Amino acid sequence: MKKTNTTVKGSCASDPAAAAELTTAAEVTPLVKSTSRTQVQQGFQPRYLANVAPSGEQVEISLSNSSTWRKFSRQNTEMIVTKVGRRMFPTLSLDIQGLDPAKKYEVYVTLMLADRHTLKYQRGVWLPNGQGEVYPPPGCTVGLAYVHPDSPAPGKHWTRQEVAFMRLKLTNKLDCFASEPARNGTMIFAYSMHKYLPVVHIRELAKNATAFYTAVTFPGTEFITVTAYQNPELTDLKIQFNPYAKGIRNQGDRSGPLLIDSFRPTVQALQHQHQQQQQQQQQQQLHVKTEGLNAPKFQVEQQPSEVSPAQAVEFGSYPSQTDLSYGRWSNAESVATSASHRHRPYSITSSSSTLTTASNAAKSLVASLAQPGQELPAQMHSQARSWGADATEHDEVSQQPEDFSQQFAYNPYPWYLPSVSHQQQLEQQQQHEQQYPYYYYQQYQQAYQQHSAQFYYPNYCFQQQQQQTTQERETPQPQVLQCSTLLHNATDSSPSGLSFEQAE
DNA sequence: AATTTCACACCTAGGTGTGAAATT
DNA sequence: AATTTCACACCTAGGTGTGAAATT
Repeated sequence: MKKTNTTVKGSCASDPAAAAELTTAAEVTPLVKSTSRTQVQQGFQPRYLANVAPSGEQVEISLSNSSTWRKFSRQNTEMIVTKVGRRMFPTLSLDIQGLDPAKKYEVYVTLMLADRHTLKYQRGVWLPNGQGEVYPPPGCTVGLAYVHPDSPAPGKHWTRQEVAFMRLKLTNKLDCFASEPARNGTMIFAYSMHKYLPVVHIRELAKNATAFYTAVTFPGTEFITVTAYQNPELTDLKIQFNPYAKGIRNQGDRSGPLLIDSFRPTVQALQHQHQQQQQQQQQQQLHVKTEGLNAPKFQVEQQPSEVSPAQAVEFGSYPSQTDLSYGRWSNAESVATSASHRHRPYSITSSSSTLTTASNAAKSLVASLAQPGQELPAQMHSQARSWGADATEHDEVSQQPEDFSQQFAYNPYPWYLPSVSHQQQLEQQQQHEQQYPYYYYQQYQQAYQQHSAQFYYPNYCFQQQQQQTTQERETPQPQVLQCSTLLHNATDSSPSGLSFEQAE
């Protein structure tokens, strides 16, 4: 059989020595699933930067929208950064398996540099443009992470559905966090014209020796931050796939008026221009050390194909998946609604449309299951099973909806603050700047294990954090409420459409 | 008869890329 | 000269109440 695995340049995942350095859980957990599903996701296998699972969790994380990412990755993904924050597109969307259903976790995203340089787009090609900034900015304590609005939630919540970071925003202004502190945790700061790689963290919210923590990246999801798109072909992908850009589309979409003569050249013209530019560029590149910037990140066996209606549907399906994911509430809906009408222990605001759609989705799913001989995707089966389980639970307990945020005492410090003394912090920063003025994603293992992990990820250096926390507990910490409130508010804005408020 | 469900139109909030203007 | 900011038209997402139909 021919070798089917994609070659990943700079990868250390296929390096046995590097793989052996992974911690206990990673040794138990195979990095590559040998399922047909993973075959589809060539080039986007997870790379675990840290994996601390004292209780033996065997967590597997995959990028569920990798095909969309691949389209953009071929053109060097760009992401807009603005003062008020701009959403990422494509979004990070994960399939998480193996968490303890009962334990509480928070899931968040950070960024790390994927190239040491400031970049510039010239003659159709991205080029290094001098030494880049140090990221995160030393001493910076805000704008470093996006906390998934469902956090904290039990493992069964994270594993029963796709986990999407749809509302993650990128900003190029740090002072926006000073003017609006509540933004911390909802936006990530990033320098413009730098290349970043998202890092997904899953952290068990517990302070014991068996607390779980993992950090994972998906090489291929790198992007270059810009204030205005540079590559016109990439812009076309954004317009084509992002539903919010529908107003910019001037053809191919039957609905809506044709609009905005943007003076943009046709794709064919751009391709021709691009080819010419690349030919010119190839001569220049002989004298430019590009650090792999222009090299293809993956050697994909399949040639890129034109976007088909099926692929468009692939993206278009995400709203219905969102609805499906909240199908669990549909069963509690009538009970909760009736209860609130009759007894009013809570005032309830609900999205009837969401619930209606979820209810419809449930019915159609059941109908599909009822038809013999019809093949359903495995994910649908598990979806149906977890649905049944949840429905039973809610039938028994549904008088009062679950409120994850009240069930766990938070770390008195935001997790992203270094849990070391100020002096230690300065020393570590200096050392950090000297040894790692930038990160290379090819060096994740070393860089993170030796430094970043201890520095930014509290569960990873649990011993030190616990000592420090004990010391700090001797003085009152109003931060407790602030942190909890921040996350609770974020939870309220989750797309479930359900929010309960205590009535007077 | 009372309650719940449903489809529907309407509305608000806010996510898009654009090109000109402003800034560096 | 390169990069960033801004107002803008256009769009999606989803919250809202309504009245009729369905259910209990």
